Amino acid sequence: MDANHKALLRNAISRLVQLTDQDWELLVSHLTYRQLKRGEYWIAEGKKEQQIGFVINGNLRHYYTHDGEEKTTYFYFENHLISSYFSALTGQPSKLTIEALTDCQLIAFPYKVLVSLYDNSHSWERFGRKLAEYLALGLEERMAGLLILTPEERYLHLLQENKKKIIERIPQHLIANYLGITPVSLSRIRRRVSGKK
Amino acid sequence: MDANHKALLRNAISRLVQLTDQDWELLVSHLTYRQLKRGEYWIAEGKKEQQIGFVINGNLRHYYTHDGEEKTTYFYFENHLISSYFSALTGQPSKLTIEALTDCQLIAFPYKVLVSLYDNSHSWERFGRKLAEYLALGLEERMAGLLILTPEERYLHLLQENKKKIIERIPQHLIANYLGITPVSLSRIRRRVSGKK
DNA sequence: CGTTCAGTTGACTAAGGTCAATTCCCGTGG
DNA sequence: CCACGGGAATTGACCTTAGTCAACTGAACG
Repeated sequence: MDANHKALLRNAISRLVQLTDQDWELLVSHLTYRQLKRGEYWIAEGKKEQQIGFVINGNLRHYYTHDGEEKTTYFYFENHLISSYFSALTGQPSKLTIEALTDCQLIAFPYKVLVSLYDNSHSWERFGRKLAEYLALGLEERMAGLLILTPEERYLHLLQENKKKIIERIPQHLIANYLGITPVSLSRIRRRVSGKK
Repeated sequence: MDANHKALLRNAISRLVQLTDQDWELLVSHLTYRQLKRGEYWIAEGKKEQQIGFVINGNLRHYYTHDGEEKTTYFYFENHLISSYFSALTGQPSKLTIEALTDCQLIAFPYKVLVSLYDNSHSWERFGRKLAEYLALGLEERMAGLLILTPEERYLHLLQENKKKIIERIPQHLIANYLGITPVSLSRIRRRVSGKK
């Protein structure tokens, strides 16, 4: 395990909670280095493997499959944690798939290690709370966007400064999927908002 | 404060975490009894009042206002906690309104009391984690439903056993709003699925 | 150069939105 | 007991926007 990679993870965690060196040591021996080739899965639908991943670089998408159609709910970039959170929390098989869109480097650790950290340390328990709160805020925003905004408005939101990463780094047909529309419709929306005849 | 009401709250909390009597006492002195008349707000858009409520009886809706249109994201019934969670976590003014659909009885306590409990007790910190995890699971499900399912499929989901409460206790035009469609469209969907000409 | 795949465009369909009229339900007051 | 009023739900006519299917374009890569 590259020390720089570990430092990236520790730094990301410290944005949520201050860990003592002692707290950090509880986790560090369980970390493993992983690589995914483009197109490989971090977790596939129906599986129960409950590893948490931390993205060092690369990007991934998180999607559900329904009636043979894939519906993308999230994209992940470097410095983010990934997991089938629903599956880890409930112990049920994953209903979603996390797929590498590019080659990825990750750090992994088992969800059950995180649970044991919750038991052993108030600081880690706090990390768990902050992580779940962070997720809930993100989900609330995504949910409200789907309910309140039209597909066109959702597309315009992606153009705003803080969201540019998706527009810049994700192919358009996957952006359409994320917006809940077909690539054909996104193409028309783009023409509409560009003002061109 | 009615002892039965307090027992309801303690029981609801104990579904997430086991509290000692000592932990419970940290909260109990901060509890206040509240009533809302039908149509009154627990929290209104733009406000920052950060009280957590626990519904003893009655029901409420949780909605955003966008371009003068109200969009309902949730309904709450007895034995649930209500708050503008986003506002409490971020300290920003609430973007949503929680309105009593019927007369309601509630128990209230300030969000900042909960934060102090997090600091003082690992058990309360765990409660905070479990609460956020519970919320995240609910939000994930609602978000995925909006992305994956058609309005008609979403309506059919509400007819399933565990969701019946909404169909039985909420007027149809608000159900339509919750589904993201107009009352007119819901009426047509109902006719379609009933098979009647 | 072909092959391939993403993106665009056109023609047509399907489903929800809008507006307006009508019916249904229910409570209240004569 | 009945008539009336008001809000909820339904229905009809028409509009708007996304979906579908298919053809075409363009850039990337061998």
